Amino acid sequence: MRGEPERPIGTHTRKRITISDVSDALGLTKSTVSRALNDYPDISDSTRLRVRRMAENMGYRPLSHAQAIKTGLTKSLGLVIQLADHDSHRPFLAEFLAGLSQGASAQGWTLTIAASDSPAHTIETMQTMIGDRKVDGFILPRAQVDDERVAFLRAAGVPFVLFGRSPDPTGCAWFDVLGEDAMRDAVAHLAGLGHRHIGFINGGARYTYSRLRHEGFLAAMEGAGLSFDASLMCDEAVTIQAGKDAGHRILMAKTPPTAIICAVDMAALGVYRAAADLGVAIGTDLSVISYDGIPEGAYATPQLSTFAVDFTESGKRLSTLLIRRIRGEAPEDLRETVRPVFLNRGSAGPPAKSSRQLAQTIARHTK
Amino acid sequence: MRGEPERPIGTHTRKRITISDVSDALGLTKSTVSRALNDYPDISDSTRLRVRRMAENMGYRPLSHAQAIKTGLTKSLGLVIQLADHDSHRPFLAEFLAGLSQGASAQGWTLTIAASDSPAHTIETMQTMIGDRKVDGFILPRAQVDDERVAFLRAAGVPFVLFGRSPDPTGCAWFDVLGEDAMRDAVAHLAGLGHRHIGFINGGARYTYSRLRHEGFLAAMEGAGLSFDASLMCDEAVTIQAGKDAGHRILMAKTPPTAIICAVDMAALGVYRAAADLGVAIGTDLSVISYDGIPEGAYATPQLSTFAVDFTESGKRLSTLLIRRIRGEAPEDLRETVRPVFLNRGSAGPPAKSSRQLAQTIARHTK
DNA sequence: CTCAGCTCCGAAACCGGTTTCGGCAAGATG
DNA sequence: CATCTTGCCGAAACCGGTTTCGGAGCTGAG
Repeated sequence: MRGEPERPIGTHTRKRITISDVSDALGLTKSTVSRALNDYPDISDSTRLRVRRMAENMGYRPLSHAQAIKTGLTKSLGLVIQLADHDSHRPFLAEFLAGLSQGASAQGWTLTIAASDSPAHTIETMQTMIGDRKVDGFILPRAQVDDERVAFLRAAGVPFVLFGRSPDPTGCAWFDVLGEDAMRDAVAHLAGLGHRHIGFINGGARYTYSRLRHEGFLAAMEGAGLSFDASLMCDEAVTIQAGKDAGHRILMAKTPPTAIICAVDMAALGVYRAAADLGVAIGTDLSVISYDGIPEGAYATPQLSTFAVDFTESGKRLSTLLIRRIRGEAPEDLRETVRPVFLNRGSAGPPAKSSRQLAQTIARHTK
Repeated sequence: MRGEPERPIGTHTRKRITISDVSDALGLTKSTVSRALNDYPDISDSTRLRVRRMAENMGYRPLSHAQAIKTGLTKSLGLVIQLADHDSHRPFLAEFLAGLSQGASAQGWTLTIAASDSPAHTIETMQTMIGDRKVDGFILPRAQVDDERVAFLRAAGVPFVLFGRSPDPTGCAWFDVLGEDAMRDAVAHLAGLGHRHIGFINGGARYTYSRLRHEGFLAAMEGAGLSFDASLMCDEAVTIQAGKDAGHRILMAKTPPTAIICAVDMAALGVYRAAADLGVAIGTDLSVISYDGIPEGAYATPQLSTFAVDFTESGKRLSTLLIRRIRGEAPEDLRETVRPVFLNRGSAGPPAKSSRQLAQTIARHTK
């Protein structure tokens, strides 16, 4: 028989040590201890050190919600995941969250998340989260060209950091991977292998990455002296199905490309299927280079050559930036970018057939 | 030029209305208002109503961290995602999180998450989260047979709810989907179609679902009067690769099964590949029924017949249960289960070949 | 009419921190 | 040597709630 008094669950046995416990042990007042721990200038170094040591020894940890009541800061980062655009970001979600959480907890912050099923709901959710002081700022994944979230947070004066860049950088801090560099390198790589006709399958136009990758592609094509054929380009392909459709259409062009660059891995996997349907061998008949580095790419045959994004690292950087933003640093000083890493695997090689030969192969196969 | 005083970011313009604002407006004291809102019995109904209305009108929302300081409750649910077992649960993560967040926010609670890379790190993370009062309890996904998390939280007296069941139910609340029923129904379905030789590919033995599904399978086989062949069973298949290997081994048996039941969709997709390698047609030569309902199953050809789990709903139920647990209800009263839904698609049909014919097909194809 | 009992609310302490203000003592200045 | 700083810390208010305690006013029994 348990003789414990029926206390509400969650009331723990070991009593917390409070700031008063520390101050009593030192013969100081709690105000002094507080200022010492918070690096106020009017505390002598010797006292500061003494307090630090004692707090450490006693295992004192300030209660964040007790500080929040006065400071207004919860030490918590907010993330609202939008279910609508799931297909595109789902594969990385776990790594991304892990990165965010690592970056946050490294500084004693936490990650509070919510989900929404529409843009309007996202705004609403952010509003109550910030209204209830559940979070001090937001991470905004998937930066969009015309981003309601940015408009809202900017107007409300709430700190945020974008994953991706923004056409109107006012007040925006961000972290991003240079997709345009990837597209550029992809073109250069393919041109170096001897490809002259290169197709391009882009992602959703409402995301800012889309325009950037497009520009990167075009610039590199021009730089390599290659002509650009509008019939070899498609948009809005972020799923396997959409990639398959796009691949199909592009391969059925009069002069099909010997290589296709995809802005998104998922689309590339769709191109694999379209190629299979048309009797086109990936890596020889048709080279494919893409972007994201999803794990499924390694399981495809041939393995997908792609520019990999480190989502864990991205998450870590983002939460670090957001914390700095919340602490008052200017958004202009909080913009970081990084280059993706090219995984040169099996899906890109020298063209085995000319464009004309490829067209014949396809024609034979579809008749 | 903006004339705004440089105030620390995140300090918002609109001032909050506090409990004192409400009490002043009513000519009451804040203690009365507090008790009225918290349903104390010593407040008259008329006053309670008056307070309720006024609070509503003024848009008063208590600050959860201000209450936390006295009540000890943060109104936040904790979730630690383990990166180790990613392959199995990653596809559902977004839906699961959405469900959790919905269930929590419906009651004004939030969801705080962290990631860990090892079981030890998980415990450690939970310890600091609860130690810093960041959360009031935990959701434990992927219940294991010998679950360190359960042992820890039980000892610490911290509320938790399992996703999955536990061999030692002491102090455990849970929500689970009845995988054993699914396996049972799968066997009955296949037996009804005329299958006599049925293989079984199970998931990770350290998870509690594994034993349950195994038992369900065996019971149904016995119930249908079908003999059980140990060479047609495999364990520990939770990835496509492992499923492929298992499928390969089972199909190479002397008397290959005309149907295979998989405890996990990923394994079933692996079986698809093994079958393709061996010249076996899914849905006719070999029927496959599996479990989870991952979206990829709908893209496979033929579409995977599977028992689908509603992860959004599961998450919602879990957070609701955890909140009730935190509020003091007994774990015994907080155990819910639900049946999965069978998606009868294209991967299971009457056997087109006998086991012997199938063996010959395979032999021809591998010589 | 008196007094016990009940209903209902105000007063004040409290939770665990932060922050403002003021004052004492030591050192610098004239 | 008197005065002005300066460095450093204590006292107390404060943040936005919750909870305990006590007492005023009304009711009903004796």
